[in-house]
Amino acid sequence: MAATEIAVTISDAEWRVMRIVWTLGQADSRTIIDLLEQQHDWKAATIKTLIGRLVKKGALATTKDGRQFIYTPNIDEQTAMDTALQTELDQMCAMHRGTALAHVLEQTELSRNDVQELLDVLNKKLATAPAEVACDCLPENCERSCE
Amino acid sequence: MAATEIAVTISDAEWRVMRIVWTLGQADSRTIIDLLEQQHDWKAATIKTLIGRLVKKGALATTKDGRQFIYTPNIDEQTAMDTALQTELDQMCAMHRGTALAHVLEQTELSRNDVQELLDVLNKKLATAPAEVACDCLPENCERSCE
DNA sequence: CCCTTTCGTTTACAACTGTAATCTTAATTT
DNA sequence: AAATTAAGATTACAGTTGTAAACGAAAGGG
Repeated sequence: MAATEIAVTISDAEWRVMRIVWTLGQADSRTIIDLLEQQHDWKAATIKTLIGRLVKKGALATTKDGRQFIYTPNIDEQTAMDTALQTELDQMCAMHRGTALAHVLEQTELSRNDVQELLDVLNKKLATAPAEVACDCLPENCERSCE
Repeated sequence: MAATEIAVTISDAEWRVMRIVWTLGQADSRTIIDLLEQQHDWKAATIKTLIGRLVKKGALATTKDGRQFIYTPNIDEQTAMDTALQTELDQMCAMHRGTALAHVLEQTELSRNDVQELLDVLNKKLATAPAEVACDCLPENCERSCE
């Protein structure tokens, strides 16, 4: 029954809300609003809108608690992150993805464990890595290639 | 004078157009339309709109060639890729970025050179990598932490 | 010189986003 | 009980995006 965690699309502003709820595990609107008002120049009404949209999209679940709601994540944070990143990368030229990832890795702060995790993945790939990955920007039959 | 390559935002559909032009180096609308019609279910009019928007945004430059235009990229492909990926990653929890990158690396086809390039970056980072990267989803003063 | 094709521009239109005010209703306070 | 506050729902509104038709001008074919 694979949790109906179909591809919910979360907008940039909505990500901010999700991050709060993911981090706290659950939260009522007051908490979410208080925290976000500290991070952004958003009015309470704006945050309420975002929460509402996330509920409608199915990214947040609600549990009635007396007069108000408790919001909980309905989708997994790591999964959402992986998917968003993968989707972004997949729309770019296959030939340059590796370099893009290298550049991003370089700019990203990583813990020793992260680095180790990444090294492991790469070492495992080394064995079967192809000599090169072709550009996939043009239609199949087109023999043009990128430089 | 650093090419006025300020942050142009390219939408998903527009990326498809840019990829064609990046790959060919330059192209007239006929070429772009022909190639994209093979990859997508887009009408010529749709592609024209996308080209028009990219020109207006400054992502494509035009050179008059008789009656029509020759379009050339006004922004660098690799830079655009790096930036888009970085921007996406930066809006996610710092603590989980490493894992997200590992998952994406795993799914991405990489050439031997790519893998090597990535290994180099990581090995260089290993020395100074912190024991851990803290979650940055909550406001500063908030001592809550993710698990 | 007309007809047709082609190219770029203008207009269209709904969905999604960022940003927020207002309204309803229930709860809290005096 | 009356007044105030808080929570969620409704409405707003402009800009971006996906998707495309229509239009005007120029070029090419007869």
